[in-house]
Amino acid sequence: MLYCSPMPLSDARALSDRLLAWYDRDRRLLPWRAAPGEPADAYRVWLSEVMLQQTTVAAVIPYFNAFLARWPTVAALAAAPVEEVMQAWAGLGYYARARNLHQCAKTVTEWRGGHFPEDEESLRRLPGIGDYTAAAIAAIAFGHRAVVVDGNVERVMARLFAVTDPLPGVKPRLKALAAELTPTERAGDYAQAVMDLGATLCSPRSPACGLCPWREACRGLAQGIEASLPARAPKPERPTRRGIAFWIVARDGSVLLRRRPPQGLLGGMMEVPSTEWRPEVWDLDEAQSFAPLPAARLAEPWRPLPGLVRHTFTHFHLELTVVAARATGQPPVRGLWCPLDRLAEQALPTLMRKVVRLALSKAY
DNA sequence: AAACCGTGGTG
DNA sequence: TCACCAAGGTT
Repeated sequence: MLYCSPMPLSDARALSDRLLAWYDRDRRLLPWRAAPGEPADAYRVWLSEVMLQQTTVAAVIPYFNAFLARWPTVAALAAAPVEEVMQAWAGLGYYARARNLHQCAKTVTEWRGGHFPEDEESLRRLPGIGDYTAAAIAAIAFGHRAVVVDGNVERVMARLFAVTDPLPGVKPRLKALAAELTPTERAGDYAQAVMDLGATLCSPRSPACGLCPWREACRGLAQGIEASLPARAPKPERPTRRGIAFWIVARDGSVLLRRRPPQGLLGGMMEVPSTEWRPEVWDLDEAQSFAPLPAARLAEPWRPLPGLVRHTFTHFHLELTVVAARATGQPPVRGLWCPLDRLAEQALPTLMRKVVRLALSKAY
């Protein structure tokens, strides 16, 4: 596809220089960021970029520090059991990232002697590394020119060039615009500078245009439409699903957990067993056939706990009620009897920690 | 290619 | 309260 050039090359150079000057002055200190002049560590760049996929800097920082302390090198991460990686990732979300991260670490360690490839095409073939992350690693870790386009860059480009067509259809055009501005020198600094600009000044809600190094060039600002960009296609509304979770306590006080299948929602994470999640409300009689133990193995009838666990996923709301019962001992069952004081060690996603919190406050 | 995949902060 | 949104990738 052809686009008419939005600006002369000399203007592009002036803009990138101005942005880099802003970056040199206002650079944020982040734990994965090398000090000015220091070489970047590809392992840290990769680890941070994967964690930052659809995830805020504030949420990532403690996880990044914990991972780096526990697994200082890609080889160390590759040598860890995947269950430990899932556990360490618990709470960050998008759990396929953790599996892909571990698989990627093993591939880089076994096939490449622990060294990441430097070119986008090779990086792109590794699990969990898509177009954005491949470009980001090539630029930030290795200093290669790459057109790095994330949500920040899309927003900045849409505003700078007053692009009013909606995402996601306009993505290719925004990337072409980003490419026009991307310099060959200081590739990593430039990539981080545009993203920092989007994350700090050119923010989604109320951009701080008065402080922006690109304000004189910004067509969106000139037209007074900057805050409304980028336009997005309307999102489908989220349905609500419902389920009943089974809090089962053994004679010794441990509670029954299960590991979810490796694919799909919360794949590979631990859970408090539950019914299916469906739009219709459950009644207890109907739900019992989903219980991991037959009523005959219980010391008492199911006891509904007061309260409701609400949780919102990307594409639906979930409402879980919790029922509790004591087992008649420690029956053999598919799953894991986990002592209460070891729940914290389990790979429990946030939803399941909400279930645990409700159960611990209302049961026994 | 459209759907799927978490969570927490924000207004 | 609730929709929106993040340094996206996979199928």
